[in-house]
Amino acid sequence: MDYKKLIAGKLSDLIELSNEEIEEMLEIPSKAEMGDFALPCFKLSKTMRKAPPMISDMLAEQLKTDGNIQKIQSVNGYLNFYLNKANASADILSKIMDSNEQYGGSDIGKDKTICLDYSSINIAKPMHIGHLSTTVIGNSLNRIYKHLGYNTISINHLGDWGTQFGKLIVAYKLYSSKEQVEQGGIAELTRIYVQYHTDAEENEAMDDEARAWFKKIEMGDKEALELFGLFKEITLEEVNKLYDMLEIKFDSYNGEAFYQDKMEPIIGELKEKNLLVEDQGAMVVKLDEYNMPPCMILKKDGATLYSTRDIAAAQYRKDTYDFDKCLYVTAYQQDLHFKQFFKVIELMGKDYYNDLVHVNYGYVSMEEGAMSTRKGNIIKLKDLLNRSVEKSLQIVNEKNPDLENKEEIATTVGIGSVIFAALKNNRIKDIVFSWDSALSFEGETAPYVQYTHARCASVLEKSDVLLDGDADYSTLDNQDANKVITLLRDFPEVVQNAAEKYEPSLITRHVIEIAKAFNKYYFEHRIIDEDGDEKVRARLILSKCTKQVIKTGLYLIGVKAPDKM
RNA sequence: GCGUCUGUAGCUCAGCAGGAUAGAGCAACGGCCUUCUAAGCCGUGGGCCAGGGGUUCGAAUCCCUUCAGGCGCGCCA
Repeated sequence: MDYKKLIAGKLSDLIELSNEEIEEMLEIPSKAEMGDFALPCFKLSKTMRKAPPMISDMLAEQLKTDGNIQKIQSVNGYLNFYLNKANASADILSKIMDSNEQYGGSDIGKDKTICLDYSSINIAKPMHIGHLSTTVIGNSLNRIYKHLGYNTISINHLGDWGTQFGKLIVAYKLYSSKEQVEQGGIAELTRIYVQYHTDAEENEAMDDEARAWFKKIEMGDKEALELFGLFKEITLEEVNKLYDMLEIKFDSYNGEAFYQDKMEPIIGELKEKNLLVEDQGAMVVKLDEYNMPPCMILKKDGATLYSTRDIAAAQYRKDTYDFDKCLYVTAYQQDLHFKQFFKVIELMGKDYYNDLVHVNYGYVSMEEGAMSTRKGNIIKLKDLLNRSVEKSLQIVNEKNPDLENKEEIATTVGIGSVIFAALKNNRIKDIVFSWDSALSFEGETAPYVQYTHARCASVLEKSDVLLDGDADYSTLDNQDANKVITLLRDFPEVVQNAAEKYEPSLITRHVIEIAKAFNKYYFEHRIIDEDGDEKVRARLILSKCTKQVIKTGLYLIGVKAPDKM
């Protein structure tokens, strides 16, 4: 039942506006006491040549209530509509019961493909809290779009190219060995990389040697490629453990190295279209007309750059996946870079430039300032996750010591809590990391929402009344239940909105609201009671639907919902 | 300097496709477990929505401007 359409239909005889225009004007009041829908009559006063309160009074008098709309009231120029709660509740809840985990989804993405470029880690470097945003935002958007019926391609655009790999080979030869590297993993690679930088400051010849080794990688030298492959393998093996913990998977790991042979045609095309010009020895695309600095394509020495690779990658993805949209989840420091390379693609006459989207986010810093792998002032993602799980286990032991699978639940809660916190605020906000807030499990956090989910599960398990059968929804005609139902009703719209704005936090926030409303309801009303199966059933259905929507909502942000905790 | 983002309660933030009395969480203080999970619920205090101007019946929300801060502005990614 689409109530906006229903109301618009009633109003269209009385107002000289189309049904669509009226639907646009209808809004959901800020407070439940003010009804379920409202029509502000201020805009109508010009054409109707009457004061807004007079218009709303008049409309309230002329409109008739019916089975769906219980009451229509005029308040200071607002026309408030109150739905028949029992009908509306039955309608909304049965819809959720029917669609189950599909609730909130749709098929608007049918036959459409979205590429998502996120996480995109660097080879030989540990994953730290600076990688958390791109990883969890990307994963969440991936799940959201799938839920909406899109075909998605998740891409980990590996940072696996550049002189740093020449440096790493030199460092490896000087300070390490195959055994040490295999044993120590990324930590060992980091150790020798840091050592290299310390020593290279005194010894310039080392950088020359590094450049030479990188050249060898480019030329396909056997030893160089072998070592390069080893570093890559070691990194991926370790990083995949983290992705497993987070339950994140990628469809493609094509990174910078993959595009080495795909840039030449792009450069040719740029030349052909007279976009490439020489400037101070380098080759660039001028963007003065668009109030931007030039986009560099080739360095003075003829080497390619980030932009060159990104243009080639965009073209490859278009050719391979024929995407309807391609999202890049990276920090806002790269705003200009993306604006530039999107513009270059437009100038090349490729109409898909409009489907490229930079999904940017704020950056994480330490209280002491920026993070740097080389300086060692980073917090590894592994450590953050482990500490969160550890603390979570401690709390389980305190609160629920008899619980089975304590470790498993602590893992779900601990990891969920990290992801949840990273997706709670608007993407664009900067974050100053602190252990205190990272390990906070109170208030608007994952454990709070997960706890509510477990509570629903517990009630459902405890009751003998089956969900199938007649239900008396009049028992839900109270403010607390209505609040929950309204939030459940709005969930699909929230998912849709999150997709349109590339903003998972909208879902996080909504799920918090649902949990709050249900906890309030739970405290004020008994669910399992002695007032007849039909009433109990209605309340159980409410619990079941709340559980389902929380579960789906959490899933969409990449968090699991335990049945017990 | 140019561009861009941010500025809302002590702290962290929501609200910013204009709408009714600006909301949460944390922190502080005070209540609620012999009944379905107290990782919960309720209450109290706390605001020149950075400043100024404009548009509008109506502005935290849109426009202009000032201030403060972050980020970016050719051979890194």
